[in-house]
Amino acid sequence: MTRAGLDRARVVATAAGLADRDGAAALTVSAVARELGVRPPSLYSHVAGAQELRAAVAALALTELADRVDRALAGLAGADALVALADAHRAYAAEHPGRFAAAGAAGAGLVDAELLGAGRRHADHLLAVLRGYAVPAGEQVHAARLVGSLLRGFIELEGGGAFAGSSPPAEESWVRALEQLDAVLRTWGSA
Amino acid sequence: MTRAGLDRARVVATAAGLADRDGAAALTVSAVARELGVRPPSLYSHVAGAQELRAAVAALALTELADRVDRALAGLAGADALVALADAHRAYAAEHPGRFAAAGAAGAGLVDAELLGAGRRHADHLLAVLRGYAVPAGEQVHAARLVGSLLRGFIELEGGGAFAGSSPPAEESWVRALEQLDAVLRTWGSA
DNA sequence: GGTTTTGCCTATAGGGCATAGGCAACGTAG
DNA sequence: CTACGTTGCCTATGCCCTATAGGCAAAACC
Repeated sequence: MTRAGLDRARVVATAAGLADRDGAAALTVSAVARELGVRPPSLYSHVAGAQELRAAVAALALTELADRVDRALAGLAGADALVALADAHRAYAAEHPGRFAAAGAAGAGLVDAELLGAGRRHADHLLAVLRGYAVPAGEQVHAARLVGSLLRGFIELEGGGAFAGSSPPAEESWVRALEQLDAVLRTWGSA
Repeated sequence: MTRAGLDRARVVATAAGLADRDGAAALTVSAVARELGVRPPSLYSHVAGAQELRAAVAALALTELADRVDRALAGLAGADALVALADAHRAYAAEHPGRFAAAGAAGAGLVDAELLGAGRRHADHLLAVLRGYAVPAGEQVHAARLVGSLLRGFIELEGGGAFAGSSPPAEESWVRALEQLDAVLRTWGSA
């Protein structure tokens, strides 16, 4: 029997692909093993278990997304940066629903160093965008939480099909939401 | 052997309590059976299966929450109504995290008549609150989606512990977010 | 080329989901 | 009040997923 040549990166990448294709709920050790043409116990030398596998996919997703946001924000400020950040998140969620769902559920399980690092990058991105607005220092955390909440809520609702049947397409609501968000940030503090 | 006296309502109520106590992930047919002092197969005459059980808990949660919002909104309009609606959601999520999580995940599984009815009530509540603002008719759907997204995102992030360690308490951010949301709705259209 | 390391295997145990079929506790009718 | 029919919870069973233990052979190293 020739070896399959597994390693942690390959296992996690396969898991991420499986989550995107079949849904985050289908992300199991057994399914990944099937996908790789290998028996389930073989994966336990590369990944500690189901929980760690999910955390690894979450970390991968957050890292990939942070990379995208890095590129998207380059050279932009103000409303342009806000829209770039937001669109990067929404596009990633649309392309990789399973990864994104895993990332969203992170924190509920294991929190390793990679996950924490990626989380920090995301927080930094948010604060960088806010720097393009005149939000008072003491209010920045509140503003960041507001932006994060809105993006997460909208993307999850859209992904869950909550806006699916309704008449005005979700895209339009997204543009409006970002316009309003921009207005909020522009006037924050000078109320 | 004396009978346990089960029925669908008791099963679903037990399931809801279990979800709140041990987390939505712990909501299994077996766990509910244990809780009721009964063997797992006994539940299948009252509930079709695990998926239907989760959907039933989601429907229960959405109905309970809609009842609360009904009471909270009575006699209020404008910012008062907005805050009442928002606080009712946040308080319910804090008191019943498992139920709330099940409600949020609904739509991913079965969608029965009860679930649809409860969903409609929630949409009506949102539109009722917007009626207290001068949002143009064509923009109401967008405004409703924005409000819904923000509430859901904030409550989920808070419940997931995203704001846990940070210095300004989540409560403060919540108040700020609702103030900004009120400002958005007041000026919507007259931009 | 022999030895050590490594990687994937089989075997096994436990738990959850779900269906099939049995038996006893209840409601009802004579 | 007894006999019957119905209903409710049971045991038995099979499948899938998780996880651990221990074996065997393919690489890697000297």
